[in-house]
Amino acid sequence: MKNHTSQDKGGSGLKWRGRLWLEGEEGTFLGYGRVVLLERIREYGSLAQAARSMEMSYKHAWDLLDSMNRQAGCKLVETSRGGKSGGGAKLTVTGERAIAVFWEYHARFQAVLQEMTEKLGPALCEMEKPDGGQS
Amino acid sequence: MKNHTSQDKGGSGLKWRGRLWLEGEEGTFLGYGRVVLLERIREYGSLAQAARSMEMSYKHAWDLLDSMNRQAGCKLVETSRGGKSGGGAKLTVTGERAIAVFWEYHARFQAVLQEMTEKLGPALCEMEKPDGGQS
DNA sequence: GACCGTTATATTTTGATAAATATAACGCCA
DNA sequence: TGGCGTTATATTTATCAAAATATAACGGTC
Repeated sequence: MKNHTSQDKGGSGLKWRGRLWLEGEEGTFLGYGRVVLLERIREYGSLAQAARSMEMSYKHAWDLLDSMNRQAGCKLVETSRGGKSGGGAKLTVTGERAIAVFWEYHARFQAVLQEMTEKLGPALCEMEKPDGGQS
Repeated sequence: MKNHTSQDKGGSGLKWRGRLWLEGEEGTFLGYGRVVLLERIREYGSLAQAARSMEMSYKHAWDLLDSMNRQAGCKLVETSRGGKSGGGAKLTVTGERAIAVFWEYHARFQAVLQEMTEKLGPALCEMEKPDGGQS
């Protein structure tokens, strides 16, 4: 039945792809990886566990979180040290909102890429034939 | 007169940014840097000069061009060695078309980002106030 | 045939970025 | 008090992509 959905690629074997991020004063504020990190923090309640689950160093995860917290003006994640479980990290309402906003725009973004791919012509190459040739 | 055009950023100080590329079988086929390289080749008629003008190593430029030529199925640039000027590189009709197609979609892409930024709410942070707090 | 500036290709070096490691502080609990 | 798992931070190490370097081939001109 001639696959009518999924990536048809317009017959050229090519498709448009892209990356999307929200830029703040010091560069990236929210991007794909950062949002996934926030989701993992929500899932595990721990920055260390979230980092491990993404096979990312704790330091890298901490730097990303620090960058987000600073640029947002308020914290996306509340952290605590010590205590019976050693400490933890918990998403704030702002953090939840950040995740939601990103995915919302990300979905629109992906839709545009899909649409662009569908509009893409059949192929870039054609005969080429540079005529007889002078000289 | 309250700047009404340019990047207002929706008052949040944030704006959506993105990268766009055309993906082929071996990854990127056409992206911003590759298209600029094609334009420089058209300008100079030489891959070496094009690379120098972008402060890019010749090898890197050659690799990019090779990747494009292979993935397109036909050449975007015709090269020649030796001769009075030592050789050269010249865009094919397909190469010209590739440049045009990329900028066409790139313009649409940038317009979408602009529109997304304009739609972006005023700020992610709000009171936050996590209420009285239990236990 | 020697020279020139180019394309073509391999190898070495560098530099930026992420990872790995180490250490300290925290605060509860046994 | 000592131990636990965490956050927080600095320092060292490893990785990998880009650059730099080197060399050859090409085909015209002189």
